[in-house]
Amino acid sequence: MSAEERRLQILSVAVSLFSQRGFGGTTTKEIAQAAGVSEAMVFRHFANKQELYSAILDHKACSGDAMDPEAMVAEALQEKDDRAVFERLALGALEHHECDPEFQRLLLHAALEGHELAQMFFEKFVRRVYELLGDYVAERQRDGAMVAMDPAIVVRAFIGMIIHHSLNNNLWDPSRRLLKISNQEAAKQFSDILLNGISSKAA
Amino acid sequence: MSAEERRLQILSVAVSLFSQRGFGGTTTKEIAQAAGVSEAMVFRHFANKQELYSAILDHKACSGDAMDPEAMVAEALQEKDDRAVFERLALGALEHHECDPEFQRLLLHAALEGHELAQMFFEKFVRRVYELLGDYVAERQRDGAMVAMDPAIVVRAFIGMIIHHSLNNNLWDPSRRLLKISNQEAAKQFSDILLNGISSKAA
DNA sequence: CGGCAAAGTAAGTACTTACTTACCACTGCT
DNA sequence: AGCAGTGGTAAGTAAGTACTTACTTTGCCG
Repeated sequence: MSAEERRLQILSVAVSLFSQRGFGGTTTKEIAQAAGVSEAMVFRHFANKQELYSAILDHKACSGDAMDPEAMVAEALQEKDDRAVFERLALGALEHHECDPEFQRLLLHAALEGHELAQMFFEKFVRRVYELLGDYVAERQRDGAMVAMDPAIVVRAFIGMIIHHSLNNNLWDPSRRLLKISNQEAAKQFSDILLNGISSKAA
Repeated sequence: MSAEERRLQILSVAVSLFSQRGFGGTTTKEIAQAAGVSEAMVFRHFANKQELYSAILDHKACSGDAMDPEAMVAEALQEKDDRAVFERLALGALEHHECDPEFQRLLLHAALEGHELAQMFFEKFVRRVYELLGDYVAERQRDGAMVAMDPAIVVRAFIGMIIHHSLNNNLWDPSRRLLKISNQEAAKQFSDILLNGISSKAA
């Protein structure tokens, strides 16, 4: 096995272990065993445990499989198709979290442990979504299509519904006992509630 | 210092440490030092680290300072005052999380680590809120005051806004750079969005 | 083939961890 | 005074922990 292959393999089993048990709860020995190599190999490829952890968060947050909200809704934004903007964003996030539940766990662990990369992710990704959506909402308010209120509140309410739903699905209630619903349906319903909630027609 | 006092003191410093660093990230030595006693004292009062952790979750989840959503909105439920029901619930939760941010962190750590008490809390507390609010929403739908849709979705959307807002305030964005807003204001705005969003007048 | 770098390991090291043991010091009671 | 019980500790122990070193295997190329 080539060095690069092994590096990626170790990274991938470490992702799974760290996401399950967190940084402090995972030992380098376990990682090595899960990868089927000796512990020394882990340290040949990563200077220390911290670096392995950082490499993971880095890989997860910056690699190609990260979602790009701007591209996802660019068209809908231009056409001012409110329903499409919110529904696509919601569906994109829900699908992403469903395909890669480890990411959410990893990010939560990192945030709780105060890892700088969690803050960085928030800064770079979440902030961008707030700006993107917030600007759009502000624009639609000026158009008279949405009632006047701090756009950040609207964004928080919407993101809240989605993130919390994902968190329920893959942390609190994975067996979906409280609410069993497809991502499509969820995206539609959440968007419905929000859009009705802030539509100027309702006021 | 009496045994009971010491026990509670150790418990209280352990709460703070566990909520900051999680179970695996906190050592019994640190706990002892923070409490100003020798490590042996920790083990005189708690059989082992696990038991200390469980005692904390137990204490937090079951002690008097836990919020009682039923009592909080009983009056509003009877009067079918939708705004009061949602706003009081929201404000109650937001205030509770603000006064005791350790609890949310502790609970998240527990959930991520798969501790049974996290599941128990979810089962006993969250489920009750879903039933309480869900039943109310169903009733108001039958009254024709709210549009027909799965009440669980409405509840999830609402809880999502609130929990996610709390999570932002005391985990992701404690300096409130994305959104700075009082709990009263937040409770009001979130309730506004939701109630407008599901009101039959808007449909 | 032979040589040799890269991939891999066994067996450490120094330190930390959860948890224990054996022993003190104070208090109140008779 | 003497004694018992309670709150407390210093100094362990055995099993991890992250990380290293010194060594062996493997595949590849002239």
